[in-house]
Amino acid sequence: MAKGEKTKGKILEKAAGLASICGLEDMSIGKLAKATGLSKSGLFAHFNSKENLQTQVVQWVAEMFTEQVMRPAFVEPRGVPRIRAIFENWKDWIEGDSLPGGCIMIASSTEFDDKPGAVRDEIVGMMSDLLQSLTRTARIAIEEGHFKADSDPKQFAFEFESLLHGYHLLQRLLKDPDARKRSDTAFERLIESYQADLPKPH
Amino acid sequence: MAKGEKTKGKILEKAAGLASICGLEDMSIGKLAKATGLSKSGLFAHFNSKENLQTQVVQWVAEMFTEQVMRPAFVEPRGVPRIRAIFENWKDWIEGDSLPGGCIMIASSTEFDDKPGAVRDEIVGMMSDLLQSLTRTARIAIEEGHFKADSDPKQFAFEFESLLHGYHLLQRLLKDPDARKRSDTAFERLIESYQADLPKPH
DNA sequence: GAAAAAAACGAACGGTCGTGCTAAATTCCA
DNA sequence: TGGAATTTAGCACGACCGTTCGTTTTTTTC
Repeated sequence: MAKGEKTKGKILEKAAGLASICGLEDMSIGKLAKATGLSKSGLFAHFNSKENLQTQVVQWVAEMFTEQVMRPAFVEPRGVPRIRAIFENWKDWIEGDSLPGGCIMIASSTEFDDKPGAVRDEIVGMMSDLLQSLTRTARIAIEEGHFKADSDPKQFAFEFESLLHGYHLLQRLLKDPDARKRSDTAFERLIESYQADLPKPH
Repeated sequence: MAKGEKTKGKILEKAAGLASICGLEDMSIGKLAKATGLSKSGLFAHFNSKENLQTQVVQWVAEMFTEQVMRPAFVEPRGVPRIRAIFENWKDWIEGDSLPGGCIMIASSTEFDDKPGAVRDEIVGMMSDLLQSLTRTARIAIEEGHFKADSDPKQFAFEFESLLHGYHLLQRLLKDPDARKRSDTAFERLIESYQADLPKPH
């Protein structure tokens, strides 16, 4: 069962790119077949419904996000440096280095927030995990003494995530040349407000 | 030409509700006809293309947003109270008091950020105007002495907007019961960091 | 209340949608 | 290398898509 998984992977890659541009719902099996060079039914056989295709695209994207945004940041030192790395990687990710249409996680969050079903459930799981990861990273910053001891890590995760959504708006919709600057400034202010007071010289 | 405009208004109202749930693209003329009780061709005659329908929905929503979020806030005193009112009204708006599917402005921003055309242009205009309004409101807060004199009003607008996007995520996708609390906390922190130092007692 | 104008309808168009089915091609394993 | 298993293609289906057109109904105007 080698060939099957191989082509399935290629399909998912194309599918993610397509969905990042036109949305998970508007990504049709016909378009995707054309993009991959497969026949519609041949492609369909890999997933047995569009819903399956969509959920697997979400899973694939989540893995890719982990790979490209989160994992590289974990070579950075615990605490603020790691958080800063996630922020930088995520901005790159949004700019479309991997997906031509930007961050599907953010896009599909608003696309499916009112469409109950397996796809929505998958997206909810993905975003919950993401927020949990961010929360953990903030908790580490507290442990390392970078953040104030009474900081609320979930609160930090929320504000961090919000900033990236804002960056997504400025960068991808408004194509604001100051998008980076704006989000960077906000990020520094965010970090600063959570930062522990400078340690007293002993 | 009275009747025509009347029904057109009712169509746009239904359309906005439908689009808020399933997206501007996935809102089909057939669905909308069913929802309004009109025939497909009868409805179509009011707009002469789907693109026209979509752009007019966007315009209609923008007006409604102004009416329900911005305008009521302008009875509040200039400066921070007014900003606070916008924040509260916007949260209510996102929760779906007006549109069943939440804030179309936020949803369509990610739906159309990679789809060139008239609809995208309309959305860009709408969001630019919105950010400009927020910027103006922040500038007023500076004039009133509520915000530090060297505050960057555009920067404030960005961070304010970001917060609402974050609230949208928590409230509508994750259905986090703490969504309000999280965004309120962040808002207070945001305001505080822009706030002018307390005036010296004279 | 009749004539003119506006609005809504019904049917049909070529396309595409998601999804089955069967047959052909390909890959895998003994 | 041959047979089994897997993967792909071809074709067809009913449904819905956006759009057009001619007709009918409703509204407006004189």
